[in-house]
Amino acid sequence: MAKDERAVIAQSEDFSGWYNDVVLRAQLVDRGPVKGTMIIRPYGYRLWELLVAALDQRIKDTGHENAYFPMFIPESYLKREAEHVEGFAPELAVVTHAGGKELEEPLIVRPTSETIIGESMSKWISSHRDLPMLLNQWANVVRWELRPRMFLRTTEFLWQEGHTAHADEADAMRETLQMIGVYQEVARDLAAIPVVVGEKTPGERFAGALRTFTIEGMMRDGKALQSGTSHYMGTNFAKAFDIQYADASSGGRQYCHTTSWGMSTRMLGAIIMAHGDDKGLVLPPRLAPFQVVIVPVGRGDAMTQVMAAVDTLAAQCKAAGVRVKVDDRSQLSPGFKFNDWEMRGVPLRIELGPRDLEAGVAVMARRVGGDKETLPLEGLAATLPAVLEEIQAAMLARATAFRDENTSTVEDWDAFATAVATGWANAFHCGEPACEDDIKAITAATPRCVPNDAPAETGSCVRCGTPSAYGRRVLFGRSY
RNA sequence: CGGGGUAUAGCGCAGCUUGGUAGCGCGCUUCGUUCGGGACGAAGAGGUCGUGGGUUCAAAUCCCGCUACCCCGACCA
Repeated sequence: MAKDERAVIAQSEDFSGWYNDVVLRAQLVDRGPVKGTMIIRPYGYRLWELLVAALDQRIKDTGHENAYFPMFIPESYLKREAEHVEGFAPELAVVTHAGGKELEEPLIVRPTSETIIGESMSKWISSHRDLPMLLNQWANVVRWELRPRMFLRTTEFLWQEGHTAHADEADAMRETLQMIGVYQEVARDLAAIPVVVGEKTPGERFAGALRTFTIEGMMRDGKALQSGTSHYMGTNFAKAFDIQYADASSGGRQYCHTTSWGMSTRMLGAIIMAHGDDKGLVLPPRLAPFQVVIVPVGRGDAMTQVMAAVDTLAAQCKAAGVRVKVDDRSQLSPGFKFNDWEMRGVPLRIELGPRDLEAGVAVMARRVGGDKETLPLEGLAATLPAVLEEIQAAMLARATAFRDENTSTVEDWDAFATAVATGWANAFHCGEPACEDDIKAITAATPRCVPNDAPAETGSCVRCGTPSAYGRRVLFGRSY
């Protein structure tokens, strides 16, 4: 990398510029051939796989089963739920020709799968004994957004989408809240992002949902990123797709209450932007493709012994359950490798050279915080899991402190405007869409959610002064 | 769709004002010296200057059209 290019990262005041530079140069992705698409490189995909493995396990632990539904959805399916099609129509990719001729009915490349899964559910559900039906699918979806952004809003993205059907509202709402809770835990425990859980205001709801819950993470520039959502659909989709069951007591046919919930590759964008610094990525150890990188140092005859020691150490790391990478690229200098792995966010680096070997030590450097430490080589590998866990905890603590420092509870408009210029504000709001638009036009801030854990309070709207609509404060912030 | 940019080697750019047949850095190849914070020297390879037309003896450069991409909005996981 050219020195002048390095300066771009180091001196970048514009977070957007930093983000794209780092995401591309850290070998996570390349740009795809179609605008807004991305090619995920092996290093980036390892990160995704670790997130997938953990999330998939939690989805299974909560009683869901994986299934797979078609990518192509008949246009007529989407049209059955009025709000749903209205919400998605502008961003649909439509297949009109196939097999060398024009299709009788256009096919939609799925933007989400409520409709095609609803169609199956209507066939699979007939009795209360079939409920709840708890499905999940890992898939790619396509939304032709106007302004794509690497990881955050790509034209095509990977996600899991859960779709469930329940006998009544209470059970469906329990499910909706349970799954947003799972997302909160994944964000907190794996990604080290202390997200705020809450309900979207009507204007920000999913198309076709009665209630939408979200997790909102704060990025390093103070903006919010919606990182997962869970929706309660009521009987909207059940009515559109005739998902009914025979009631236990009366035997009469009742409409199911359905939910859907999803977390996507956007979560990787959240990790990058919530923890990154001017040197590049900072990855939480639990999700880092490589938790430890070992850089051999030195040259000549001494390298035979150094490499032998490095291989031994690497084997010990693996035995200790640590994901380790030996950087044995011969044509690169140690200094280059140090910077390279720092840009890629590896939590721990171990340097090992002839000097160390003679003294029976190794040099360990943390990606964030602390100077280099010289530690005894003997037994070093066994101590690493604890160090990595310590780093994981420190990252969550740092992100939590950052979020709290940049979140204010405000009573008046001036304080509100000041707060959302750099972070978040908890404020009363009237709930009127026109007032939301007004606030957005002036400050660029939007209601992120009504936090679930906000205490019950009433007051007057921070903008227009009319009584608050939600019985508690609303979280506002600028967002991606 | 509105506002602002850009298009020249794999990547990042200069050259254009004032036309003369293309250059720099990184990367790549070879050799040698290096290697504990982004190594150095020497020698190489690599470009129909986004595209279509026009002016001219001559166009990367001047004129007209087109296209693509990037950034800021609107849309959005």
